[in-house]
Amino acid sequence: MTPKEPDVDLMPGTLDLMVLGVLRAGADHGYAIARRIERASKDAIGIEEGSLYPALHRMQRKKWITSEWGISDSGRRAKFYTLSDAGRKELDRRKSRWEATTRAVRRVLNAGGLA
Amino acid sequence: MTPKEPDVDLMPGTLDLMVLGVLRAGADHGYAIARRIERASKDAIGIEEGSLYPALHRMQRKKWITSEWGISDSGRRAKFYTLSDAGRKELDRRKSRWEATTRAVRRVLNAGGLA
DNA sequence: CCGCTATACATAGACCGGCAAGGGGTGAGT
DNA sequence: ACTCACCCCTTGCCGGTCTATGTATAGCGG
Repeated sequence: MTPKEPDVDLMPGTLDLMVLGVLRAGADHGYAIARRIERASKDAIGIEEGSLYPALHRMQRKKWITSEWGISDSGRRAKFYTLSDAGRKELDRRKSRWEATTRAVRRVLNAGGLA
Repeated sequence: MTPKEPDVDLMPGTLDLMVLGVLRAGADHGYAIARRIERASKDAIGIEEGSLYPALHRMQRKKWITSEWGISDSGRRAKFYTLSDAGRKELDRRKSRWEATTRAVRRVLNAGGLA
């Protein structure tokens, strides 16, 4: 039954980037964040909770996001994360960094190394 | 200020990808590979030798590249790495994978999470 | 000649992030 | 009552990257 393995090895830091990106659209809780990423990526990316929650806590420690308990759409207890100003700046930093790097990698792959 | 820190934290796997990409243009030795990547990326990416050589050895173990001693342009002893057939396939695999992932991430960043 | 720099390869250890594999608890549908 | 979907979290392992360090040789200036 198609065990389902959309798995696409992420690279460190990319998870943070996507989480911050998703949160820019509005506060949300962990589970929903994971779903949003998966849906937006058309299931090309699978989010493991064992990666997500540590990332969330890490970023909270760094003050990029804040959290508070609330009630989810389905009426359950859930911790909502909100992007802070510092987080927004970090997002911009990382995003341009990400773009610069991917552009650079693409150049390397296309140039092949020919002077 | 940005006096000078071209450093752009690489991500695991990406180094391999770029090395394989550079080698597709022809065999070369470690030091030169690093230079090519840096030049092709317009110094956006800095290659640390402490990352490069382990990566080279790793890939050789996996039969993606082969090596043999030779003499570099400057007349010094140097180990030249050549892309194998398996390496070429691996490169293709990784390249399309890389493109799929970056596309997915970009979608996430742009969609923000809006349904 | 001697020392310096650039070239060139290599290893060791710290660090850190992702992943697999667990565990808990609750609301809603059948 | 039972299962499913929701929602949170931790531990332990693995593997790659980086910093630092060590070796050695070619070519140059003094």
